[in-house]
Amino acid sequence: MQKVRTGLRELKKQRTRDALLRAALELFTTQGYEQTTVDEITDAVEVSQRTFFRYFANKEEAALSVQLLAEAQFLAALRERPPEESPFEALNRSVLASWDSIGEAIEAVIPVELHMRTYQLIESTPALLAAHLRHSAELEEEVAQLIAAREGLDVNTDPRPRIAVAAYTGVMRMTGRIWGQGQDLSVDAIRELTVTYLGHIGPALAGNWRNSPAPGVRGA
Amino acid sequence: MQKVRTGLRELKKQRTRDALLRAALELFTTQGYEQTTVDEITDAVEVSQRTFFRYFANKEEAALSVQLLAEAQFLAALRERPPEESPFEALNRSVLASWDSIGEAIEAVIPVELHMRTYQLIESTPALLAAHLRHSAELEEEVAQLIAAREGLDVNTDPRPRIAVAAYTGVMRMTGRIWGQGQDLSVDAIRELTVTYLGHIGPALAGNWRNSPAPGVRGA
DNA sequence: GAGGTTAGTGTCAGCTGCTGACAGTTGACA
DNA sequence: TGTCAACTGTCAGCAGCTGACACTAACCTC
Repeated sequence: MQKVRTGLRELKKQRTRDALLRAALELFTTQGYEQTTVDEITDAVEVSQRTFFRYFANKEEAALSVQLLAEAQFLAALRERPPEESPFEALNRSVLASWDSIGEAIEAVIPVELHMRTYQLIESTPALLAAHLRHSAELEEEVAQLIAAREGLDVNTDPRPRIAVAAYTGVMRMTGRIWGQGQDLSVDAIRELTVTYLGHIGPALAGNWRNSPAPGVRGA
Repeated sequence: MQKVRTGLRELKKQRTRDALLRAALELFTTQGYEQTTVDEITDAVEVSQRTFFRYFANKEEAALSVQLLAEAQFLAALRERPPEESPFEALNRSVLASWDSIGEAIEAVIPVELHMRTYQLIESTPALLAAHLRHSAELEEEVAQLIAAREGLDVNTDPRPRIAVAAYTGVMRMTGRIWGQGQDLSVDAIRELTVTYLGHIGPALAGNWRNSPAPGVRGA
């Protein structure tokens, strides 16, 4: 992420980008995404509007850029899982690992707490949620390719990797949604939810719910 | 959908809305969504731009409105499934039933062929795909509520309905994506894909792929 | 069937997101 | 030190979208 060319120019560039990002997220999370104009952001950083659009393709991208970082980290984690793990094992461990290391990866750019508030903002802002879901769909395909490769399968001839990953990421997204509706914005909260929902994916798909116990979960 | 107040006023209203919709979809599918301006649409129908925005909240809504109709039909079908069917049985039958009856439901508004082209347009246009995914997420929650009600469960205390539905709709979305990348735009094609992928959801989640046969499916 | 009411439309003015073009400035590097 | 390239600012302009208000045509009542 951070260019190491270490010129004074690169430094300043990084600074303005960070400043823009921080100002944007701060404004978004305090007064709302739609209510915040690009002019307000650039005024806060004292650059021109044109500069904003040189760093971010659009307003959305600013709101989602940290999220992208987190997704990249998840992918990286998945790539490093040992191949003898089963697909779901590898996925589970990657998800949890990326939640655990979220702090170090993000803190360099913005406070984790701001990131969590932004996450919730995304879930509650239709335009941002839409864009986020589209990114997730792209991520899904990459994950499917990875999983298929692990198992020595071809995504185009064997539908199972894509199906499994689609089901899995469906549950992950749902977890994020439920978390966003709740009160507890901490990393621990979403981590816990993740464990709960991913852990129950087996029983949920087994059917026959009426005769088996309902695993407890606190309401939204 | 159609107001039955049968005044001359309502009639004209319906006409302009249909004309706007048809013109919009025709232009979108022939020259692209982003490349089509609202002015072009309103020029084709000979109304003012302002009128367009009285019928559709935004450009997106015009592109997605028929899709919404299809989703409503799926929901209606699901509501009418007999309660003794298992969740997945009810879901499967509803999906297939709504594909079968797509013709009659849509044809009143636009040609089915145009609808299919629009569907593919949505899958291949980032902005539309994003909005579509957001709608799907809303639909997902409704479906989860329905399924939970069928089984006499509460969505907030038993995570299984939401998990199952999330996994299921994840696979459904993936099916739409794969279809959109293919050549065959027919209803039959997507129906067949749906059967294939939904049918393999069990084996896919069972794990242990390396030792079991790969169900054949033709590539994208 | 005249007259008032109301729904639907057009016009206009204006904001916001976003882009291309061009000029100015400042760091990099010989 | 001077040249080049990168980054930024300014300006002009388009497209999406909205509020306000005036106008027209369908509706309803007497």
